[in-house]
Amino acid sequence: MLEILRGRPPRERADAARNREKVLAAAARLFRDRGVDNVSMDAVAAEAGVGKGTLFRRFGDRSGLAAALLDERERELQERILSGPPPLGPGAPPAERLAAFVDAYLDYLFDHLDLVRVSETAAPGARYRIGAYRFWHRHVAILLALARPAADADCLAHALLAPLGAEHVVALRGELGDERIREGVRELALSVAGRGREGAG
Amino acid sequence: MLEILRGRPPRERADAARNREKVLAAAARLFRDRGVDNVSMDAVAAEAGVGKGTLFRRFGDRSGLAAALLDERERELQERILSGPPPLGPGAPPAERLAAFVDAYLDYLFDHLDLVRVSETAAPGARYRIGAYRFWHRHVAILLALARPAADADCLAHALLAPLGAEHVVALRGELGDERIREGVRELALSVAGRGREGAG
DNA sequence: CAACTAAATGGACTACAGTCCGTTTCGTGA
DNA sequence: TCACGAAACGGACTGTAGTCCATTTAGTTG
Repeated sequence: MLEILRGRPPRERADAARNREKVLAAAARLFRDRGVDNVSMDAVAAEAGVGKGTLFRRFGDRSGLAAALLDERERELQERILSGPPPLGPGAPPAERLAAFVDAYLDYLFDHLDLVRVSETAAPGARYRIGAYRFWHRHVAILLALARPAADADCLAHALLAPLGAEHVVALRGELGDERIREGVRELALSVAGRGREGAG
Repeated sequence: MLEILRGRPPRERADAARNREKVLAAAARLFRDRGVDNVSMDAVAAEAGVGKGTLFRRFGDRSGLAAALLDERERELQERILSGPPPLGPGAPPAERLAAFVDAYLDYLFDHLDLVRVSETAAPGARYRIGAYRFWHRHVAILLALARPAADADCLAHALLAPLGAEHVVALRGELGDERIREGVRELALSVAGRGREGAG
């Protein structure tokens, strides 16, 4: 029923849906038990009782599989941004919403760091092609445009998202620790948003 | 990389030095002729007339080979920063030096984008382990500490370097173009440096 | 110059991501 | 119920990064 309402022209065949669930469950189990980096695609296919071809046909590549596993969590955060309470949701001033986004995104990131890293780095340029990145970018760009009407918001939004890349955070977590990373990106966001008051240059 | 060239107690054997040169020459030739992304490590070894084991023993991995090829160019930029004319070299106010660094680094990056991308991404976390990254980070951190004494300069410096990552630039070059990327990062740098006057928060 | 040792060598080997394609299964329309 | 085309399947196959180790070689010492 639900699939019918999410109108997609070519409906998913029953065996395909069953296998997709089997793969997602197997991957979640293996990633949890052995750690994301110690699980090969062959292992996922074997654990799911599915051929390699099926696995790759369904998810494209390793980063696609990771993205599929993150989908629900991502969507939850997106909902809170679109229609949750301020300052993360609508209603607060742009700079405050920006800071709240950085905080909330880092909560999400720290909780799923290895998986997000795979979803962003397993294929070249994967991060920027994923739908989720487009969402974060659009959100940040809109807020920046409100806070700094004269600036190139699209470009600054990409630059602000760069230090939120999983690879960056993984590499610096040991040196800086979670809280300094959080404060640093927050500070960067507030600086570029004109500290919430300045307006355009 | 620096360790290899700086005097180490055990001197490099003659055959090792000869093979290193053969490999670097072969890699430069193949990368130029076929494009960095179309050259495998096997191809480099074959072109150099050297075994695979030798290639990896000398350069560690694919990103190490790329880093070795970039070494000279990197050093040239480092020299200009340490002792060249202002605003890139010493003498200009911190925010101006920061903007000059962004410009000069992007010149270097746009000129060698594919090779830098390999040096940063061929191995996980490679970017942050390379000696060059440490240099850029230290330079930016020192300038930020001068411009914003109360801020966490080390952390902000990492965040400012994030949008200068080759992967980021490669992914956005098509969407934004070189000049918007340049202006965006420059703007970010000036914002976080307090636009050159503000001082600490 | 010969013996000796630590370093260097090279190519077979492993592990893994991703592709290809002959075979099987699903859903449909008669 | 059956027949049939489209979609999905699975596992053999390919290409590549990186490892391992038996063999070779450079440099040193007497």
